[in-house]
Amino acid sequence: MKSENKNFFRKVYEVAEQIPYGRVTSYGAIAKYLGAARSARMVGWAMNGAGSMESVPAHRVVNKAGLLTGKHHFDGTNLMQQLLESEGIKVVENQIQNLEKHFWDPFKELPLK
DNA sequence: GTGGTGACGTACA
DNA sequence: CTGTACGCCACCA
Repeated sequence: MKSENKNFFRKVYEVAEQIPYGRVTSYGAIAKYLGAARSARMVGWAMNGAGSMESVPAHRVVNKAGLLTGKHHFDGTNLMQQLLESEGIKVVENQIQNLEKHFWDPFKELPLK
């Protein structure tokens, strides 16, 4: 089987893995970095598989509004929020506070291709 | 092969 | 600000 088959997912995982501690990013940002700016949904799907990958902190990936849209997919109900708060990120009503301060832009932190 | 759905984003009324 | 609509493309039935 060819791993390249999951090239898209692989890339998403790679970026997600590189998210520093205490930082978060958005699906759109990753999607754009991968060249699929209009396919942010696919990033979310990729994260779906990431749920089984410890190396992929899906809880650090939120939507552009800083909303924990994916918390529904996590184990518990507030697991995602707890993980973020555990990293020093304030989360209220499933929304990240000071998002700009915690936002991690792959374009800025990762080498462009 | 077709259709419905989705952890999104943007646009428009 | 809220609600509605569309696009985008991979996955599933």
